[in-house]
Amino acid sequence: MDLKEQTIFTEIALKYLSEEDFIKIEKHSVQLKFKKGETILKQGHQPTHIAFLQSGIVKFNYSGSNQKNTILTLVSAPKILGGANLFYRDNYLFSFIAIEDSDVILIETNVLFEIMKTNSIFSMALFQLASDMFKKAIMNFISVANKQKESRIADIILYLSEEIYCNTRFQLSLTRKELAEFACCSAENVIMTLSRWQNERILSIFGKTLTIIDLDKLKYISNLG
Amino acid sequence: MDLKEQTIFTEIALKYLSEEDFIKIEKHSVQLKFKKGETILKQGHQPTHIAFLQSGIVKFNYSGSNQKNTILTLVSAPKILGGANLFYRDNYLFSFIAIEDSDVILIETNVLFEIMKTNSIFSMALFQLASDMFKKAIMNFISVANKQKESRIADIILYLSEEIYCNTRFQLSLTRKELAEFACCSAENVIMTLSRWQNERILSIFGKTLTIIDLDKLKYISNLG
DNA sequence: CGCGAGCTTGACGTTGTTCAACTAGAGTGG
DNA sequence: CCACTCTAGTTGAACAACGTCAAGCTCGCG
Repeated sequence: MDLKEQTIFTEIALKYLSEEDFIKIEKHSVQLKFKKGETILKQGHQPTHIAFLQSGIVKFNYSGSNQKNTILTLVSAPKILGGANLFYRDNYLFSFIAIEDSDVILIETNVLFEIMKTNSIFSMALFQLASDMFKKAIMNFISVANKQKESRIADIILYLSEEIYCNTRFQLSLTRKELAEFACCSAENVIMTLSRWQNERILSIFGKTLTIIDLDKLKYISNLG
Repeated sequence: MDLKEQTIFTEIALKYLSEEDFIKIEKHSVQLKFKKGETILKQGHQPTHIAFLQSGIVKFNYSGSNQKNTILTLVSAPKILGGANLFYRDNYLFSFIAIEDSDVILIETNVLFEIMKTNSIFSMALFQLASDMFKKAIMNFISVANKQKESRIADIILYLSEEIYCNTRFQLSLTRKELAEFACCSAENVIMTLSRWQNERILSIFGKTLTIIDLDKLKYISNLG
């Protein structure tokens, strides 16, 4: 792997790391391609690696005892995954699962830690990246805690449009069931809401292509609470 | 204020900071006492300070547009507050409100940042402390997302017992309404559940004193989901 | 062509919220 | 010392929101 050809992590690494540390990380890391649906880091495993998402989209999935999943949040590249384990030595609390083909660099945790200990600007940059995911998960928590299902589904569509796909028209790579896991409601509820919104000409769905027609109305619904 | 007489933050500071930096922080910080109900850091304000909770208990409160509150989590000393703002320059996303009389050291953010930039072991220790709160909030999110109200109320009672008061008998400093804000349900629901548990001899409440009688049953209810 | 996963729909039952009325205790002022 | 008020807590009934279930549909793929 040639780290120098990569984006985000490389950018920070090039900016703040010595040639020596850079090479050290290169030696103790591996770049992998994950297909849609593949698990990058698995809930319950030991935190041997930190993952940098170079391209693609990943869900931050918690799998409960009653085989119910919850999607805490969704992130698109460039991001750092396994942020929780930058701070804890706990086993992974969640799984990171690719929902679109993704490129990931896995770096051995202990090597990265050694370098972070000697370079605080570098570590602060990483922490800032890592905590982004926490923040997003907590914003989703607030949405779940305070809003009715319909507003929450609106929140999710808006989130996908604004922060993941950066367009009012996008290829929806989540199934209805996954949307439901994200919104913390039943799949039927998602389906009914989306169908109604199609009738009301708030959005349209052809195959996997979702187009937001009436953005203002969607925002209005989101704010209803 | 004499920083050296304090606990947690001082412990880290003494361990990792030079005499010079220690004094610098002392100059740019202030120790305050907050009474029950007082706001330590207010949602929406600029993040001018980082707070260290030396003693007391604090709720991590989000205030929604529809004047509905959510308690994301609760922490007891020693902890670092305002963790989100160790990473972001955003305004505070939440309020930190004392639910029992608390001692807090407020340190100017920019001064602390300067020192963190030059001392990575120190910053890593702080990050670890700060992210504790995130982790707890996310665990609560998972509970909210996956469980029915009754299990969640059980979770909260267990959490208070195990992590906040460290006893099966404790003085409940939260009102029923606050318990409801924590469990994300209505106050009536909390009341009914607690009443029923009293009848079933799972716990007892006299005035503000709550005693868990049947811990196993409470854990069983929590696991039902 | 047939299979299966994902999607859709409506009926039904459960969970949890809202509302309204009531009680108890704490604080206030005459 | 007694109203008065205010807040927290309590209860039950009516209602809305949401999940579950069961059946049928569609589309892509072997």
